[in-house]
Amino acid sequence: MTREDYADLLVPNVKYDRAYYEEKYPERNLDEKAIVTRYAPSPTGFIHIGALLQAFISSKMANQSNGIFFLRIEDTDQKRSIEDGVKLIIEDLSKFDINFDEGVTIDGEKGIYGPYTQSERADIYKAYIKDLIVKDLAYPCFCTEEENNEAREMQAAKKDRIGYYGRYAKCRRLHMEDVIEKVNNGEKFVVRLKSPGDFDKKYTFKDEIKGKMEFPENDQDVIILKSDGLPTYHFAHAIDDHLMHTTHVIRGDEWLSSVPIHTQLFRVLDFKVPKYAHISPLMKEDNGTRRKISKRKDPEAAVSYYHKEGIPNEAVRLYLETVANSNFEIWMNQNKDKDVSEFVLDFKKMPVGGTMFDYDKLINISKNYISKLKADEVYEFSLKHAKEYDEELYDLLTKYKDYSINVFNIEREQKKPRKDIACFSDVKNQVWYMFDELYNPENYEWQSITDKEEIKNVLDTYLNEYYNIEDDKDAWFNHMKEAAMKLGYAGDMKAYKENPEDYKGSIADFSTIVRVALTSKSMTPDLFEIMKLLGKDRMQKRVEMALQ
RNA sequence: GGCCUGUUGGUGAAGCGGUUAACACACAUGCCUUUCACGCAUGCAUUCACGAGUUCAAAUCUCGUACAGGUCACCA
Repeated sequence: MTREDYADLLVPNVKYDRAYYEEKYPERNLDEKAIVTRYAPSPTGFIHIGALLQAFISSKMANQSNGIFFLRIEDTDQKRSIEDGVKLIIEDLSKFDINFDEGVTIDGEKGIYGPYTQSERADIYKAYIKDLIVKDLAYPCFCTEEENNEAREMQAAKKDRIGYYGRYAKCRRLHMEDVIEKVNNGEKFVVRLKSPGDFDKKYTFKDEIKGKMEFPENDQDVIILKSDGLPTYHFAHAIDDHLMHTTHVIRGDEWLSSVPIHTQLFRVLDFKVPKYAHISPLMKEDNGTRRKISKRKDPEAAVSYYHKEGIPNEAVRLYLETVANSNFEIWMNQNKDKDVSEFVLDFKKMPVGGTMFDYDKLINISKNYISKLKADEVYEFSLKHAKEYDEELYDLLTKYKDYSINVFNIEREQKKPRKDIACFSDVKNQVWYMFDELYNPENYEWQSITDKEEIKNVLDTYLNEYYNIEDDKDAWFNHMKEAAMKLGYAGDMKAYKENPEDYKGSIADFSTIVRVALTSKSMTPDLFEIMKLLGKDRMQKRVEMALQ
């Protein structure tokens, strides 16, 4: 039996040989500096903040170099794949403005390097597996899972290196006749790489992010084709990224230690080795130690968490950008007039160790972002958030649309806007007292003022004698002062500070009484604007409530 | 356990042989101000995990120790 026939027996029904595919997927005609990269998730569920970071970095690196960013679905583990997984990924990413030039789409795929879903590429992988077998660079292995587990335990007990290599690679030494017999008997097998590596030799390579790395050469005869006929990640990665002409493999740093396997595979297959960029994981502090943020334990790992909190997607994106390149913040401060898309991400400035996930900072970014929005934008965001999470607020915002926008406009469109909305789940807390339906104060923050008579006096005087609906802000404050002085308060802070004993209190105390009577809170945004929105009738009603 | 990587203020993080060790968040104080917030100003690492070495000079280079993370699947 020739090697060709032997390979055919092991990998039957291969339609085309590797030469066919090499020709079918030609080089991309792009600028030398263009980065071709991909986001290659398994459709196993919701998107995770770390995955979002990776997708964001990949997408930006490709875009800023006029390269290609494509989506490939790695569903070779069919047990873990879920229905709609792909749709979920595409939709989640597009909310963060991460879109693909090529690859899998909601209703199919685009691009000439497909199929972009690994389970649909079985024929392609087989062609290359067959080629390796013909060249004696790969071989079938009939070891069962139990046998492998036993071997591992034995190796562990002997404190030997774990794995399928060298003298432990027993199927490597199988004779062709034995293999043929086993196959003819219907025995299941996997295909392993016949690793040419030597563990005692060092292999060095340059990671775009981590710099120069040194590992022992790979000598593991890793599995490249599973018994179900689908390839393992390692093999699929080599074939796909070669055929799709990926220039940069950007992925999580859990892959770093597999690089020797991967580059060996590229060499054995006679492919050009791509560049690698391994992104450090997002960490979280947990009982004094840091660990990789986990989907299981940490609610903030799921991207849906930010949606629920009402942190704008754009803020999350900005935060991820500061994580990706910490000089981004400095750049942004120096280039306030420029669009953030002009910032150029640099692999060399990405963190090498794990990055602590800093929620406070995210909130700060969110707060700043929201403060720069126009009132009607804040309204739209709030409405959208409330629609999903707070029916009561949603109804009010809908019913009083213009009024609500005015409320959001208090101390907004100005040079130094207020920054008190950190996220949209916070909105109700910030504005409840502006809606009569929500206005049901449990306690009035009267501070040191306890005399109800005095409170009544202050409000009657101001509202009846000095309040004027026509007032602009200066006139309004003058009226406040006049009313205050009439009752023996100091209209001027300096005068009060010089001789406090001459007065009942200061204009600040006077304002506080008015403020608390109208809102129940001692801390609010600008009182003048609040009064303007409340109008005289509602003010009168609130004063009555306060005096009860 | 083997192999790899990392360790700079309360937090994130720059710096990569000679700097007053950036910057941001948080915190504190003061100013401004009718409150709060904003803004502004100031303070917050005599020191870069620890120990040794190389050097005129080390956070930066080398080695060791400790701690942390990653990885060792017919999962990606």
